[in-house]
Amino acid sequence: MLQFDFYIFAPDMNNTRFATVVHILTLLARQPNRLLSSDWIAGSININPVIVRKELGNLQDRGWVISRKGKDGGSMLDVSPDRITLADIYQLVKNANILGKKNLDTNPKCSVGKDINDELEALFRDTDKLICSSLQQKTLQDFVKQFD
Amino acid sequence: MLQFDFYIFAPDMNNTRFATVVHILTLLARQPNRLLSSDWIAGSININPVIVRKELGNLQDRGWVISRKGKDGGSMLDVSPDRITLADIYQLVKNANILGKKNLDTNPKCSVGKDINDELEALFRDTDKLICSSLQQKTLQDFVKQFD
DNA sequence: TCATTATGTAACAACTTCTATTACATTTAT
DNA sequence: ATAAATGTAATAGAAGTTGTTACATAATGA
Repeated sequence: MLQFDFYIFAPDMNNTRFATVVHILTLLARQPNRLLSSDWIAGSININPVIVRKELGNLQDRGWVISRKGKDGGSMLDVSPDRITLADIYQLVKNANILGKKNLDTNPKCSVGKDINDELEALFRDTDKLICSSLQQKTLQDFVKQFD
Repeated sequence: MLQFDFYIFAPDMNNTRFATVVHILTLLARQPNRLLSSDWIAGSININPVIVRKELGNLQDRGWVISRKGKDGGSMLDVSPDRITLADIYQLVKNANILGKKNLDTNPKCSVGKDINDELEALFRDTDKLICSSLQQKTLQDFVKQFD
């Protein structure tokens, strides 16, 4: 039945990952150069610490966070909050498997079925671009500033 | 653990409903005043006819489509395609349970946990508004015109 | 060195939503 | 009556996220 991932409504996007990651980054940004434990972070969000560690792993892969194991270990930001935009975060949590799910089973004998995927893809791409250009103007620092 | 539905990435939004509904409406718009059967429509999208009938039911509830049972029955548009915007369609497939899933379990003893839901909600709402204002400028007729 | 504390992961269950399918009642035209 | 279509319920399957347990690994400090 489907065709292209609807970029805006990415099927791999769940309802909490963006919020969770923003929450984590906000906590880290507010205590720069201080190692926060995943348990402490999880306590603020009220979720399981393993989830936090998974997301921290993603943030490390992205180069935004460094962690230290062992006693007195934890995680901290390795990038200035004004260099992380909400578009970056959006991309991070959405990029899991954004492509690879095209469903080309629409009927090629039907003039609509044959071409609709091209039209939809253009629409999805435009809409995605619109969101990103908006989110790109908002940095993590801007977001964190709201809590002062 | 979460808090607010991320309006942009609405959890009740799947990867195919928007595309499916657009496909259905496109077929109906191209053959005005003609009753198309759910089987025929399903054949173009290559999905199960029951899914099509469910969506047609939603479109009837919305007042856009009328159907007739029995032999030679089927569905057709009851509204001019230039009066249906893509924002309307977006709202239709997204409105299932857009609210009602707030999770206020973030830690109120944490200054971030206490206030982040307000900030996120504002962000989600703004982003949602941006999408809608963009999609509102595109009608079903515009979309269908591309297939000529 | 050893106990403690923390990250890093793997594995699996629970939950949700959408999609597919089967089945059948109802309606309408011929 | 029969055929063809919608309307809908019920159930299973697929996919993704979240929760949880378990344990290996690493680092600190007494």
